[in-house]
Amino acid sequence: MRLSRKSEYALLALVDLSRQYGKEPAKIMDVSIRNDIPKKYLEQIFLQLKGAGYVRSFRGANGGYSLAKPPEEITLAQIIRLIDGPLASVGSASLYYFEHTPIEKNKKLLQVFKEIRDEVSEKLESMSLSDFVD
Amino acid sequence: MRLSRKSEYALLALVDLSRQYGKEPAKIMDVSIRNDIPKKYLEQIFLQLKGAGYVRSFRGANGGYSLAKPPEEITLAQIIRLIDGPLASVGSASLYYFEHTPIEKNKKLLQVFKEIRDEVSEKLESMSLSDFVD
DNA sequence: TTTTAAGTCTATAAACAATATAGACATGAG
DNA sequence: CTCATGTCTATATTGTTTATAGACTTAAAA
Repeated sequence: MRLSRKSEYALLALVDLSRQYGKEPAKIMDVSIRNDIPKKYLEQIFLQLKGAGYVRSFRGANGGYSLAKPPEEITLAQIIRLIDGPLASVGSASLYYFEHTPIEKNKKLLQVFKEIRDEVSEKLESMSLSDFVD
Repeated sequence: MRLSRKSEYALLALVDLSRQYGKEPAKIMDVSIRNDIPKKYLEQIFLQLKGAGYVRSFRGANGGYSLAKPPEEITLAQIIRLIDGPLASVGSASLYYFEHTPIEKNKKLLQVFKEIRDEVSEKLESMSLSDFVD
């Protein structure tokens, strides 16, 4: 489970939105500056998060983005799965994104990576955005 | 820690060599066929493993590859670090391959990925090739 | 009603990594 | 000598990542 830079940006941006949950929407430009994320890239990330229902947008002047749900209800696992796909180290150890890979030939080897997937999933599913607002 | 196909091949090939540790060296061709690994790709993988001291080679007719150490002394972590690099999900949570990444801006977030790295490292460092010989 | 500050959408560029494939060469057993 | 093996380096192919660009739409406020 290697995290892309895009996932890192997405998590930072969502934690930023969490800080003003219930208040005014945040502008892309402001989130971009506060977290040092390239603005045009952040636009794409927010669009993707919006498509998946994690944020809502408001157009026009005074527009911006807000979380679509309380920070407690958005987990790290959900965001990383959305942006990067499988949490498992190998496709054949993945539940949500299973695919055949060579390592299946050795069942004990495969089992190790399934156990790692279980530990990682459990941890990332147990942590929500609310855990990262200072 | 996403495993590349190359790492999967390397692990399968090394377990194969483990099965005949102490016996005749194994030919690339045979390892290739037994594990369904492209032969020319496997050549490169063995060269890399040899460079790192995990296998020894014998040239000429009756040549081939053998483990350079007992299977108990080669861990999954060593091989994966050699082929794929960091075990950590983000560069800034890596000990062996540290680099700055955006997620450092949120220390609690970074801490989660350090904890995951610790769990994963511990597991992969505790498992050696001998654990996978049937 | 016009202006302007916002989000939307789609294309594409640049760099890099993953996954091989190719072929000329070196070595050593028989 | 021959031939089965490993060695070395180059290159091809494809996909992914990380953006950047620009024309378009929307809505608040003057």
